[in-house]
Parts: sequence; structure tokens; C-alpha cells
Amino acid sequence: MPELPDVEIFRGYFNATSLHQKTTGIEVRNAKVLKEISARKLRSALVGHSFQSTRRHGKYLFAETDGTNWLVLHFGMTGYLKYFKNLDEDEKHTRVLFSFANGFHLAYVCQRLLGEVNVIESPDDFIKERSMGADAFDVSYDRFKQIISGSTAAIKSTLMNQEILAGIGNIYGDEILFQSKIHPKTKSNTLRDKTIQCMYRNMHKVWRTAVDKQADPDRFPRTYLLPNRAEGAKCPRCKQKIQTLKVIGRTAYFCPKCQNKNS
DNA sequence: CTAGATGTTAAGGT
DNA sequence: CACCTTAACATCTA
Repeated sequence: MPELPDVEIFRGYFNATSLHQKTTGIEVRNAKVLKEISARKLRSALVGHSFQSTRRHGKYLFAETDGTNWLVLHFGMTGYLKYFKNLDEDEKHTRVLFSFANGFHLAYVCQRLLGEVNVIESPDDFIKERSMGADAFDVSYDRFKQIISGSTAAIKSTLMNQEILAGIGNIYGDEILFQSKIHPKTKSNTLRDKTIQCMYRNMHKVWRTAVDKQADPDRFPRTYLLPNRAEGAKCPRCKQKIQTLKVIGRTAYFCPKCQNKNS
């Protein structure tokens, strides 16, 4: 489930489980997640070292070692972390298994292999090389407004473009637009200042709620779209039928009554 | 059996 | 250039 809030939760999980202990081994079960490095390089960069701290930018998690390298984790559509002692708790789709000196393991699980495990020397350089936009949790209002009003694309497309704003994916994009009563196909540069302010506030509200509720839609407030994000479901605000349409190839769920293009 | 699913990228079209 | 659509990656589920 990895969008910004999910990755922020993984970061907390990593901090609570995997810092300050020596990595004793790394088993690469499926090298497809390594994308641009070898298993040998992953091991030589991390084995014998310990993780000291973490950072997040958009959907990427970075873990700093006591050496010169950082571990990079991206979770694709189906990735997550699991920390355990006994291998009978291992997961079917563990792609990389980190082992620590205390006998515990950290599994990088990624069913669809769309995620990435990498090693880098500088998160800031990596963020630049990958052309990532401002983190959607950290961005200032002035920058946010500049970003939105500088794009002629559909607002949902702008929000989800990682080179413009990093961290928003399909489901939280829908939630932010639902909370802000904006139609997903509204042209970004036609939004009024007041609407952009509203969207900025709602973006933060959604992040806080999602992290607070451990990104579990069942625990979200009833006024949220996410628990009702299904074809034929009813809008939690006006009871109209939720509709779908395609924006940049992804399904957008929205309420045709609450979210109209002229608001 | 088929279509679609939280992500990203490449290729091609308007 | 800015934007959109489609396809692809591997696997599971409705």
C-alpha cells in the first residue's frame, strides 16, 4: 500500500526494529528488485555495518549506515517490511532478507517486484538524479501554490506526478481531491487561490489522519472517501453514487455531485 | 477466464 | 514543449 503515509509508517517500523545493530548477512531471493546494483554490491555496502538513521522523500525510504552508504527502499505497489526472529514467520514474497547480529531478520517483501532496493552515497544527490519534486509532506504553501498554478495538466495528474510533488499516489490523490471538493480533471492552473489553500490544508489533514490510523482505511473517519472507494459505493457526504474515470491511466474515484469542475 | 490493483517507465500520439 | 494514452513488469483476487 505504499504511498507517502505508508512509507512514513515503514520508516517508523524500520526505526523501531532495525537501527543500531550489525547486519550479518543479506540474502537476495529475487534480484529483479535490485534494478541497478548487484547482490554483491548490496552485501559489500551493508554487511558488517549497522543502520543509524532514516529519511523519507516521497515514496522512498533511505537508511543511513555507519559507513559511507545509504540503503534505499522503494515499495512499488505491493511492498512492505516485516521484522521477525524465526524463519517460520517469513513471507512468501520476501525478495531480500537482512539478518542482524541479534538473530532477527528484516524482510523486504514485494509481491509484484515493482519496488526497488538500492545502495547510494547521498540521498540528496539521488533525489536530484531521479528528478523528484518537493516532498508532499514538507512542501511550503508558497511552493505548492506555484507548482499547482504552473501546471496545465488535470489536477489529479499534477498531484500524482512525482517529478512535481513526491509522495502522492492514486488513492490519496483521490482522497485529497474529495476532501477539497475538486473534480480530478480540473485543469490545475484554473484553480483559484482559495481552492489551492483548501487543497493544501486537506493534504496535511489526510497525511495526519493516514499516519495516525496506520494507513488502515477501516479506521479512517466516516467522512473519508477511502473506505468507500469502490464502484457503486455512496458518497459519505451526499449519498450520491461514487463514479470513476481514468486520469493518466489510473482509475479516479470521485463524487460527481460534491466534486464538480466549477467550484 | 478476464480485468484490475496502492507504481514507474518507455514509446508513441495530439 | 506539455500533455495524454497504452503497454509492460509479476502476482493475486474479484
